[in-house]
Amino acid sequence: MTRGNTRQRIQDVALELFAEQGYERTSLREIAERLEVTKAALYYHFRTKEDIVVSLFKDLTRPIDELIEWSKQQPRTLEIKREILCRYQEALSAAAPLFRFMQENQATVRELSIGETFKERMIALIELVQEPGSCMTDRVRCISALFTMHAGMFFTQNVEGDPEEKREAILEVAIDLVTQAHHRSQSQTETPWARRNETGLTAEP
Amino acid sequence: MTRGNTRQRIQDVALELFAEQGYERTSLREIAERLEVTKAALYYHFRTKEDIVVSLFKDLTRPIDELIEWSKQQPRTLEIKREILCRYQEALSAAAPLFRFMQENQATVRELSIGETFKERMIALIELVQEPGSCMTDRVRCISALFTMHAGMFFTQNVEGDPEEKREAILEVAIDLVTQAHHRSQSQTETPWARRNETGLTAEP
Amino acid sequence: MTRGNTRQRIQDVALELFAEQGYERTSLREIAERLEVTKAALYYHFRTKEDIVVSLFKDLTRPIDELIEWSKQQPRTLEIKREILCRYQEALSAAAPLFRFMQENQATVRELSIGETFKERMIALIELVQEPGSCMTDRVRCISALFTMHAGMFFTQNVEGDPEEKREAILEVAIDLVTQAHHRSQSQTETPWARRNETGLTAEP
Amino acid sequence: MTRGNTRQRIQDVALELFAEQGYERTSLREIAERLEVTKAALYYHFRTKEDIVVSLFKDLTRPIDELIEWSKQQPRTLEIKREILCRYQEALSAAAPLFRFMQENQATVRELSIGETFKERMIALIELVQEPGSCMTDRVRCISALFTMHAGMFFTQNVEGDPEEKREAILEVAIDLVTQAHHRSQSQTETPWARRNETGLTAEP
DNA sequence: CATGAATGAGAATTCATTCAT
DNA sequence: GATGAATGAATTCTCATTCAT
Repeated sequence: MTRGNTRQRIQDVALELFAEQGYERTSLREIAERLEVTKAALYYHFRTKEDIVVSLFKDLTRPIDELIEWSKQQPRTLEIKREILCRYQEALSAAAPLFRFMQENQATVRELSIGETFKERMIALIELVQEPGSCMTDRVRCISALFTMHAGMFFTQNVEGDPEEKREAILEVAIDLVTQAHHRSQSQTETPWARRNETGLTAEP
Repeated sequence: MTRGNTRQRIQDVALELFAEQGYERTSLREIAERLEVTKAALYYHFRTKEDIVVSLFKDLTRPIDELIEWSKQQPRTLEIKREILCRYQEALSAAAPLFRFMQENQATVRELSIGETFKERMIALIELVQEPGSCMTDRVRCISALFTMHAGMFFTQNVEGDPEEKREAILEVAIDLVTQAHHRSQSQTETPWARRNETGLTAEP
Repeated sequence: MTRGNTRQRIQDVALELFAEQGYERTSLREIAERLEVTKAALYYHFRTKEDIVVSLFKDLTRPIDELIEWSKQQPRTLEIKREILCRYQEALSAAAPLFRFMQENQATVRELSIGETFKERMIALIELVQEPGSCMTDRVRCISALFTMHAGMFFTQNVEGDPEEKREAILEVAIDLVTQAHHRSQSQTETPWARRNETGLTAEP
Repeated sequence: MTRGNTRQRIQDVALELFAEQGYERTSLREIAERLEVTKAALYYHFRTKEDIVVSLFKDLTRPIDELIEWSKQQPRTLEIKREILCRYQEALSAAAPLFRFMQENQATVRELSIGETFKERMIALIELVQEPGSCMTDRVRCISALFTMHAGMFFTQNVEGDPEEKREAILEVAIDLVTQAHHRSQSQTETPWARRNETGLTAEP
């Protein structure tokens, strides 16, 4: 009758509700009702409630894993870093509801056998846009760049303006941050005496 | 024995558990057990579970409200913006567990009659460090500055290094971001021709 | 591949699991999984879960029915009684898992439309090794003889020693019990004056 | 209102229903309904369904533990063995419904974190009425003696006759069995040549 | 012969909450 | 101030069973 797409439909509705109300506030009854199936049907497709989240996570997280994998293969040039940020943004918006969910249900997700996995990914990415051995400030800059993109989810919903314009602005700021960190570290290594000079942003003429 | 401070103790333990496990995953039974009182005792001090959170929120959020109030009184100079960020960081670390809780339970908090309140505060602060009418990129920079501080909670726990050093680095990066936005807007208004020149980060040799 | 013997395989696996975990604790899903077929396949071969048990019962209980039938044809001599016990033991060990199941799931079996049937069989057998009108003690002896054999199932698994040796010992004790009952009843009938004298076991020097 | 006896009432009703229908076939709803309380009330008094059984078990099993303890202190004379059997019978009938339950739900009980405990107790008792190093047949006799008493539960319900008379008959048979084992072992040790002679039961004039 | 998909009924358990004492 | 006892409503999950294909 409904043909093999039920599993997919469960995932869709579940994600929608999880993102909207949170994981614990969303009951399987609710999901089932919205799908006009019985609770038991959900259990035909997923072993537990947690399993639904895990499946969502796996399905939608793949792009990021691929990005990490790809990045590891690349040289750590500024060009590549830019590309990483750009692709990360794409991955985030492709899976926007999931990431919104992940962000807004961290406490829950942390106990959900995928939490660590997500944090690990973030740390992996941070390290990939960061020069090894760079100073604390630059490490913060890189973290900040990634969080800026996450902030985008919030930003996109709560601040007025053209979405596309916002997207570009977010990317620009993130790239700025990583660029600064990149240059400072480069100069730090190659020409330490130039350091003060490069700090740039705070010391403007 | 424990005399009169029970209300306080409930708040402490509740916050601890809420921050650790999340709001919904923490039951009143758990709180009561850890305090070695009965659930009913909690109801002597708080009308509902939600009430506990609301009370925490009110107690610990005051500094931020005061900060907002104070900021509104001040001229929008760079100096003041710096001060705002600095004070915001202090407020955040003073109430670290609460903010960790707020951040990790957004989905829950959103339905909790205080959620909007929190978002509103964020938006108020963003506007206070932002020049009115500034371009999208600069708005993002300000948002990013605030989120950088939030990222600090994550950062503080998951990245190695001296806490004080981290704190300073975070503040530095946030100030950087706001400073950039500040200068660009100034120049944009006063000397539009200087704009390109000021962009700094994107204009690499 | 497995061709036609599926019904048999279901019975085997079901009995195995029922004996191991009990009837209610064993779900059809479990049986199906162990067989690597679907639950629905079970329903092709058996109308209900209960049906599986009933079929097992019927298949494996026949020897006992035959034994009862045969016994009824025989004269009630001591020789025959010995034979009955011996054959009963054989029947029990041939169907050991079933009887283990019956013994360990009596509460369940009782509601299963076969329970009474089993009890009836026991009573029938007891009567066949017992002299009609014998005294209470001798009736107990006969009951005890049969239960001794049942105890064998327990004994076999929880006490060390050579299985064959155990089997013989069990049979010996059972025969002893029935023999005593047999003789006492004989003498009771024929030479009542000898009774006290025969009590034997309780009369210590 | 109902005063502190609710816990007791739950145990009573639960045992009644467990003994009647079996553990798994008895739902907490049923117990609660019969008591005219809510299911949740049961959970106020017991942490789980299993806990109810465990509590029953503990409350009612104590006499047997005490019997075992006492027996260990005594010399292994025939007198003492008689006493053990006699007391065991008393313990059994005092806790008749529980033992009926244990016997009829062995498969269930086995997974219930008390199963082994029960078996261990049986084995302990068997060893206490048995001469160390006695032959297989005599070991069976002792096992049989204990099982005879268990059979009593069955016997009492399915065979006609005065209960008190039955009780005595059961005890007599059990004592007979242990007595035989006792004597045989004694003579075996002291006067091996007398062995045949002592077997008694099989060698009748 | 067998499966994939689904259901309806019911299970155990948990939770926030109440209230007489 | 606090407790012991209880409730009502919900939740996750499991199970035997069905049926079109």
